[in-house]
Amino acid sequence: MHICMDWKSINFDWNRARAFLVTAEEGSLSAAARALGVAQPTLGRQVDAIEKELGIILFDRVGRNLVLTPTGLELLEHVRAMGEAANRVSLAAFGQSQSIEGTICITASDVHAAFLLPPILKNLRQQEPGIDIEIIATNTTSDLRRREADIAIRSFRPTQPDLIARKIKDVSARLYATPDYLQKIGNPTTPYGLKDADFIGFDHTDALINALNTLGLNLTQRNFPVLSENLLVQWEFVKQGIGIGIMQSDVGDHESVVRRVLPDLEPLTFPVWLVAHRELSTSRRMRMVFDLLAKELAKALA
Amino acid sequence: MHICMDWKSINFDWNRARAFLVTAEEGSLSAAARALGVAQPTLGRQVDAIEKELGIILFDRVGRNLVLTPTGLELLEHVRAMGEAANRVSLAAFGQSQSIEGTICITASDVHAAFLLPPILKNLRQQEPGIDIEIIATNTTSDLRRREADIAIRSFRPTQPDLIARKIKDVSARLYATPDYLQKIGNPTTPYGLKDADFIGFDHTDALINALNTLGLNLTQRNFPVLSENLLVQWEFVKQGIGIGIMQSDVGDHESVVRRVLPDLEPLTFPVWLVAHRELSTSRRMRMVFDLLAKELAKALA
DNA sequence: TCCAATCCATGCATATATGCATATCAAACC
DNA sequence: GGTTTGATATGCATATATGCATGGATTGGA
Repeated sequence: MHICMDWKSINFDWNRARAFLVTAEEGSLSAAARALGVAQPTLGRQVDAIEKELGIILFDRVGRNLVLTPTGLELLEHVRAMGEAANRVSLAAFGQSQSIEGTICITASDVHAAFLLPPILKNLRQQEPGIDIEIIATNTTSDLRRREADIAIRSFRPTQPDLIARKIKDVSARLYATPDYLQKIGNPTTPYGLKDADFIGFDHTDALINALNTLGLNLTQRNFPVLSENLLVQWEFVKQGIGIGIMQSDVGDHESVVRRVLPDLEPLTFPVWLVAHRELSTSRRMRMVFDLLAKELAKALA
Repeated sequence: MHICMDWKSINFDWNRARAFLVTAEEGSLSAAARALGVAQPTLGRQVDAIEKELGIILFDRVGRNLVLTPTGLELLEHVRAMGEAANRVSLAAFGQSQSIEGTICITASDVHAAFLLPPILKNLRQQEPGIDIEIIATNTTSDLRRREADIAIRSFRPTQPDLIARKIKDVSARLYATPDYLQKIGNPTTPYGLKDADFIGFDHTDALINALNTLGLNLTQRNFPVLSENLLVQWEFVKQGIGIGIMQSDVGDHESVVRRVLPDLEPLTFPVWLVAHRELSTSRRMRMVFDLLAKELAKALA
């Protein structure tokens, strides 16, 4: 090391840099303030302060919102790098933390969150009352590397090498509808009988259609007049006789108001993976929750 | 961008991270406080706070000083990355600044600082009173990329691609001593006559010896009983008759108490480069000083 | 063994930053 | 055109962080 290393170049207020980063990424002071959990005037003053401190203009105040100046854009690139490093700091710190107390954030599909997790969480809460649990129920995949969640329950194998993943098992999914609806479309017993049926779909992509057609059906977009990204909403539609929906077998078979469509049709199968960031695997709290989830999920899906 | 990007992982106090970084790099709270220009208790409390905030122990308080824990070492790596990014932020901000007011930090060898810069700085101060100048006179090369200085006067061509360099000219250096000393060693007129002379050296490396020997001398470490990294100190030794020293010709020839040793010996030559960080070239203040330095240096060295 | 130097911790007065409530403003909508 | 909505600024009371002075502890050396 130098006799006297020079730190004046990093001797600006780093929190103000963070304020700038989040404001630029979120697009407004208000949104950034919400995201960071601080008041909007605070963030506004921090951005003003860093502009003064560095002697540059980061945002043009145009109308009711801020737009980045070219200077701001230039700086944003470097501040982003700070943010990514800060993220790694946070990850490493969490991983090193040996305290069992604290929060764990779990993300799962809404179906898993609603039907699978409640009894498991009950166990966990009893066993470790010091651990708080936050559930993010979403069908969009959260980015574990940004630590949007600590543990994810996924239906695909993650590819990033810095994630650790454990396959719990394969689960099956089948088509369900109410007896009323099935009668309305003539109690079909062959795939051909479903050619004009209404299905509840997930989105406009053909992924589900293709999967079902490989099982012998012959569906098109026309068969999916009702869409929802929320699988619980889909399931309510099915239970109320709107149409045919797909659901995990163990959930569908336990729902008395519906029954299988084409009971002998081969089910769809998909895996259940438990995923966490590798850095976090050294955290005692993390391991505790991860291992308990793995054990209980395997039991629940048996 | 996600619907609601999650920033909680970077929502720790970044200034505390900086406090940890500098403390770890400097080795003590006191040194870090000096380096950052804050009080030592402030830094101590910031380090305490980040330990609490992240729930980890960064330093072991052993005796009167701090030593990194393995956890601290692990985190330091990531915090270093934050620091490097912060450094780039600072560089970019400076480069984008169009204000002519402010400070410019120039590093040069002590000889250049003492003999070359004074008249140039006088000009600069007259021409641009709003620009403050800080001179780092050292014979160790400052790291421009860390912004230990804004402009450097160097005697070698920098290799890093993110630096801009302009060669001013080649200058020559010769051997000087007092008439008294030369008489004492028998007024040598050939390289052989210097075989037992005392030279003032820079350090224990053979670089200078090798350079002189290529001119026909035949010196060894024995000829360098007096060493100083400070060339001005060397020069005082020479002027007081301690031995023979090397000095830029234009400085040595204007010093009346010394004269050339072996006047017909071919001089050593080395280039003078003006160097700055590429990011800074867009700064108005920077360009002003850089261009003036280039012009005046060329004139002064003519 | 004592002394001096150097470092970290603590108390307290002060400076700084934050949050809340509110004013102000611009754009979209009826 | 007025109204609503969602944004940025400002005033003020409060919370938080900082600096200074000081105490306590450890190391290295006379």
